[in-house]
Amino acid sequence: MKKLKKTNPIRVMLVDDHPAFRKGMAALIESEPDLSVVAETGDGRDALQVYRAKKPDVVLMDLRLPGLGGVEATLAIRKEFPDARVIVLTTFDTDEDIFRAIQSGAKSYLLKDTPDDELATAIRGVHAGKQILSDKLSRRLAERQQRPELTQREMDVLQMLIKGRSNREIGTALFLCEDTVKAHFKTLFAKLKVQDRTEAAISAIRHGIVHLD
Amino acid sequence: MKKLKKTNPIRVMLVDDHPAFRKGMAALIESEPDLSVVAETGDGRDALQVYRAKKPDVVLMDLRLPGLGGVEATLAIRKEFPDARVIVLTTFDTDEDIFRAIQSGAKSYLLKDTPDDELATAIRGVHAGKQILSDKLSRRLAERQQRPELTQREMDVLQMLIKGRSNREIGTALFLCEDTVKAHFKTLFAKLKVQDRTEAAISAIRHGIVHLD
DNA sequence: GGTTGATTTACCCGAACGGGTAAATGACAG
DNA sequence: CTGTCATTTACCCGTTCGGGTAAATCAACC
Repeated sequence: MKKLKKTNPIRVMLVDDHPAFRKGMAALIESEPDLSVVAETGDGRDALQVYRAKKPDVVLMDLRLPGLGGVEATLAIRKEFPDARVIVLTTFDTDEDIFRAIQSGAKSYLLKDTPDDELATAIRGVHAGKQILSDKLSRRLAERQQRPELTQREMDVLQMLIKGRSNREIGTALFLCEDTVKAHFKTLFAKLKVQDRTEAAISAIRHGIVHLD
Repeated sequence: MKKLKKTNPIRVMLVDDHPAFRKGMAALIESEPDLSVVAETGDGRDALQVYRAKKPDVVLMDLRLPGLGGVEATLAIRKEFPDARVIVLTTFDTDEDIFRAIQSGAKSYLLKDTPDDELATAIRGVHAGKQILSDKLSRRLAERQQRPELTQREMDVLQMLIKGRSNREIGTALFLCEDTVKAHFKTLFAKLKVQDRTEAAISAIRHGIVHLD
C-alpha cells in the first residue's frame, strides 16, 4: 500500500463540529501520501448529502454533533450506502456510546487521542474492508454484550430513578402501583448485580445506560 | 489592534495532548495576522519548562492531560510567573472543572467548539489583561460560589456513597459509628437540597463534586 | 473567655426500602 | 396450543433510611 504514491489515494470525509479539529485532522491525513480529504462538514444533518455528493472511501465521524448525532448520521448514510465505511472518532467512550456506534454500522471506534500512525492504519484497514477495534474496546464490547438486556419497563424505572424519584413517585408517574415499581427494581438490581437503588443509579450512569444530560 | 500587521504578534503557546487538535489550532491562530504560535507541548509536565524557555504572551491549556492535569500545570506556571495569561480550552465543563480552572489562575475558560473569531477575541482580550468569561460560564461560576461549602467529612461520606456503600459500611470504613454517618448525611442533604442518598449521589456527580473515574 | 463551626455519638419514630413468595394477564414464538 | 417472558399486582417481614432532638468535644477566631 505504501508503494502507491498518488495512484489512488483513499478519499476521506470528515464529520466533526469543531473547525480546528477538522483542520488539524485534515493536515494529518494529507501528510500521508495515500490519504486525501475530499469532504468536510460540521453538522450531522449535512453528512448524508455531502456523502452523496462526494462518495468518500472512508468517513471519520464524531459522535457529538449539532443537528444529528453521529450514530444517527451513520445510520442514515449506511441506509442509502450499505457499503459505507465509517470510523467513529470521538472523545467520549461510555460502553453505550461504543456499542451504539458499532451497532449503527461503524467499522471502527477510535478516541481522538489515538496516535497519528494508528489512525492512518485504521483508515487503511477499514478501507480494505476490515473491522478495526482496539483490544480494550473489543473487551468492553464483549462485556457489554454479556450485560443482561434491560426491558422497557426496567429502563423506565431506571430513568425515573436518575431523577431521584421514590418508588411511590415513580409509580404515580408511570401509572403503576408501588408494588410493581418495587418488582421492577428487584429484577433490575439482580441484573445490574447491585444491592440498592443508589448503586443502581451509579452503575447505570457509569455504564452509560442512562444519561445525565 | 488589527492595524498592526506583523509589528508585534501575540505569542501563543499550545498545551494539548492531541496532535491533530494542536495542528488545527495552530493553523487557525497563524491565520490571524496578529497572532503566532511559538510553542507547543502535549504533556502537562513539560508545560512549565516550555513556558520558561519561550515566555509566551498567552497559553492555551487543555484540562485533561497526561502526566499533569491542566489545572496543576497552570498553577505551576503561575507560581513562577504570576503574570502568566492562561486560557483553559477544553471539551468538558462540569462546574467543578470550571471553578478549579479559574481558581488556578486561568483568565478565561472556553470550550473547544468555540467559534474561531471568539477564540481570537479571547486571546487578544486576555493578552490585554482582561478576564474573558462567557455569560453562561459566569453564571455557573456564580452558582458554584453560592453552593454551600462541603466539609471534609461530608466529602468523605459522599465519596463512599458514590461507591454504593450503606451507612453502616461507610461508618466501618471511616471508623465512625452509623449515627455519625447519618448525621453527616443529614447536613449533606440539606446543603445539596435533596431528600435522599440517591439524589445526593446524582447531584454530586452532576455538579462534578465527585468523579466516577 | 466566649462564640462559632466541625465532628462525634445517642435515641426515637415513622417512612421507605429490599427480599421472598405468589399469581394473573397478555404477547409472541415454536 | 404450549411454553417463555414481560408486565402487573399483592402481602409479609426485617432492615435501612431520613428527620427530629440533644449533647459533648475540640479547634479556631475574636
